[in-house]
Amino acid sequence: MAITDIPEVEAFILHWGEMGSQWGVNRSVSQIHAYLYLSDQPVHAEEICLALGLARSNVSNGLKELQGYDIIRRTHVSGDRRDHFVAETDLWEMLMRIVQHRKKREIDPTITLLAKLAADLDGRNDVPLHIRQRIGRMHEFIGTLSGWYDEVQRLPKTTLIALMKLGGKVARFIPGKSKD
Amino acid sequence: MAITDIPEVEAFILHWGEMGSQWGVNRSVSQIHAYLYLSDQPVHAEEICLALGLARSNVSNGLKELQGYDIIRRTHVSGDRRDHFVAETDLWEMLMRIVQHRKKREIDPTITLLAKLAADLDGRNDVPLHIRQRIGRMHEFIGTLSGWYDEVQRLPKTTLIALMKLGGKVARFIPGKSKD
DNA sequence: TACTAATTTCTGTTTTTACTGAAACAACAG
DNA sequence: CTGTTGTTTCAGTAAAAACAGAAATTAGTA
Repeated sequence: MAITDIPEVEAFILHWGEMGSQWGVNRSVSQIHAYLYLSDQPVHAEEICLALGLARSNVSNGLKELQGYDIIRRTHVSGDRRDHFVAETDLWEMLMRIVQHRKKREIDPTITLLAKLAADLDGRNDVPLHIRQRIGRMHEFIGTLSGWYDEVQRLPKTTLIALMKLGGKVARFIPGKSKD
Repeated sequence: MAITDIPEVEAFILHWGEMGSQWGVNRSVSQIHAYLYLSDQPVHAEEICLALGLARSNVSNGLKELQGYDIIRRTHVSGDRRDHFVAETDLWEMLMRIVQHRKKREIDPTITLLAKLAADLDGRNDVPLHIRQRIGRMHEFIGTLSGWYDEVQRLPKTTLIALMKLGGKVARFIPGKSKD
């Protein structure tokens, strides 16, 4: 019996696919990811095709993309020539890698562009001040967020989890803030 | 002279549009937002059509969606019957509202589903243990993240900015962590 | 109230993206 | 080296999303 025969598994995979597509990830890609996440044994492409009803080529491309995100990896099963795949099951690790990938792909180029625009506009009195300011502020804002993430992302996972558990209480450590 | 005649403005708007579409936001919607962000006067729909070369209906729907995100608002200009729009220019505020909106729309329903699946699977010995565990862990993980965000989001903006500036140094406040 | 301006909704078209199946390619076994 | 199995690339097709323009509706004005 395939795990996709379990209604809850099917529901999970379908929802994960929908979820992905709302965030700009191809539906098949997210479904493949969900399937691998729920598999405890290495899985080969053909099995995914069968389980999700996708074409082999589609699965091939999906697997490639997920490897690009670094949230699944290829493994070998002895006595089997086919590539097999397993998903990262540590969810914290998974999230960090996804964020890392998308930051690199989308945020970093945005910062680069904003830096260029801000530089070009600097001192350009033929351009309205408010425009120069707003592009400048956007640049600064995204740059700050990005820098913050780079730092936080380097902290040990245990520290991050501890910070997370702290929730709003971190505010206590800001000078001049009450411990509410 | 329209602001879109400024090459840097044009570049900003186009990039913002691309950016949006990579995150599941309609390109026109993001472009409209970018245009409003760079405008310091309230703007009416027709002006947007002209500036961005979009159909009136498209702009109408885009404006509706941006209002749903609560990052633009309608205003009235005396002596003009048309609706005018202005964007939130506080970027921190803007970000929080976007996150809030998407969390409500996508994350919260996911948690609801995961809770249901986890409950259904609880004690179901006909379902492999690792599947029950992984769905359970996903539920817990997203729930924790979500709860963390709910708390942090309530902190005053100044506190958030201060925390952000602290960067990786927040780790100092975690018991048992060195201040690296 | 009747008229006009402004906005939204609806329907069909265009564009984009996703997907399939076949062909090309690569890896391996005998 | 040659046949076989597995994977990727590619070109065409299908599906989905975005968009435009017209029609319908709403809101404001005289």
